[in-house]
Amino acid sequence: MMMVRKSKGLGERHQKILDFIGDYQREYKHPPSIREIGEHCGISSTSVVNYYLDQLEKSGNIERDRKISRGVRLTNPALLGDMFRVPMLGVIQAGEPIPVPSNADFGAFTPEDSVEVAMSLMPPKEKVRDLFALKVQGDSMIDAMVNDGDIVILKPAQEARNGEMVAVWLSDRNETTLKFFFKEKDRYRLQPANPTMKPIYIDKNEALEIKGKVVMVIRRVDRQN
Amino acid sequence: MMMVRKSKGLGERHQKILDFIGDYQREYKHPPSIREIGEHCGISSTSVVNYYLDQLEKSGNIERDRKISRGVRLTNPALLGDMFRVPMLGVIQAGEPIPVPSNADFGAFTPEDSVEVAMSLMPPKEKVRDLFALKVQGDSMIDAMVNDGDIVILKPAQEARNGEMVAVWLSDRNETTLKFFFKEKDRYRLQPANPTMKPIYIDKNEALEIKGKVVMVIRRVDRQN
DNA sequence: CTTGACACAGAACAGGCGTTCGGGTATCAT
DNA sequence: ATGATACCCGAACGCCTGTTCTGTGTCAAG
Repeated sequence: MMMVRKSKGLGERHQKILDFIGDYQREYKHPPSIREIGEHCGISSTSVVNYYLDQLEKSGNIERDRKISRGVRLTNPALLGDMFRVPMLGVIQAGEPIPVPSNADFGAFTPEDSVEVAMSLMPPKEKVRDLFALKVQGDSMIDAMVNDGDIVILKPAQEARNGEMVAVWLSDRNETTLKFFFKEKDRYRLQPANPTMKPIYIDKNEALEIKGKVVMVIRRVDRQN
Repeated sequence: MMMVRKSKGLGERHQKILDFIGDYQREYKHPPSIREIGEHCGISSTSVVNYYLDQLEKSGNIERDRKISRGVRLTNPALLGDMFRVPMLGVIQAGEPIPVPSNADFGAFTPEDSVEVAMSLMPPKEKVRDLFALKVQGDSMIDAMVNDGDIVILKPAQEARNGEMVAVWLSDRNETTLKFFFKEKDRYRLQPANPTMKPIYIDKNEALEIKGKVVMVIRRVDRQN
């Protein structure tokens, strides 16, 4: 019989168990039992499951409440429940183009570099998978009612419909900006969210690259104390 | 022995059990057992707990996975997991005082009138219990970088320290406003979040009622499509 | 007063479930 | 070869837990 040895890190079975615990918890709202883990991961003995759980606990991937039924939980906070995690790819500021998500960014990103958002705050049909977040740096987005330190959640997009708020890169001006997008006869109108401010107009032969649509803005007002 | 009868709705014990399940789940990340519920709710017999759980299941407050350990969960979506629900008490706008939370507002509020926020977005020590949310109506908060339709999450407060963002009611001016609060020699300085705008000064003998501290602002940009 | 729903206690039963122990089999360095 | 190490099995022990059954006291309706 072949067995793959992994001297370091998580083996295939570790990962399978981790995934199963998450899936199970998401579905049944309570953790699986050792025997259930065994069944669904192709492990016939409870002692082997226990063996792996011990390792996962030592490596910090799970926590266990010993002696009590279904006392396993993922330490890695949440993909659980009704929230999802959006990767924080970097900063957005007027003078620089925004980071654009690549495939490598998804799947593996640390909890520290991400934002958790409740499902209930999202539009129902939104594809959660490829959303990404950027932290606003500087005061250059104030005309979009977005402050220094705010978190902007975006959906990747190259096009937009009228009235949608987009992140655009104006290469002629070397500028990133957040504006409401309107396509007019021979130009684009970029309308600030602040109703007291006037729109800017971009001629159609000028370069205008839409990078994404703004889905949500989050401002945490707790930086002092 | 006295016993309170409730012909309709949830009795005191039902509520206690419901609360306990929520608290327990939040703390241990898995549901309590029947015996644990009994101990913490002053019920000595498991059959009585089961008796109440049956009722709570029939009334739709919980779901049960029969025959398996710790198979109870609140149907009422979430106070579970790593998020919490903040009651939406009303609107905030310049011309009117803000709704202030009363005890009656907490405990029972519908999912529709509430906002769910991930724990990870909150300051660690924040008391989640008495936070409340208001929907911004109109463009009167633009100097606080808060837009029409934004959701403001507040913590009740009568006082504030310098640099905190507060919701204040200026009864002399008949005005509600969101500003950064600074106490100066003989006056209060209320600083707009928008750095391009100038502060307003309130004399100390003028009426200034702090209603709450702003903890978070959420803007959903998904209203069209 | 009887009856029956209701709220509760206690005990007992049967599985569920975590734990532990003795025993296997590969792979690999010594 | 030999031990060390990692991986795995099955069984048994014993507490954990949900379920169920019997019984008790209260209270309101008939």
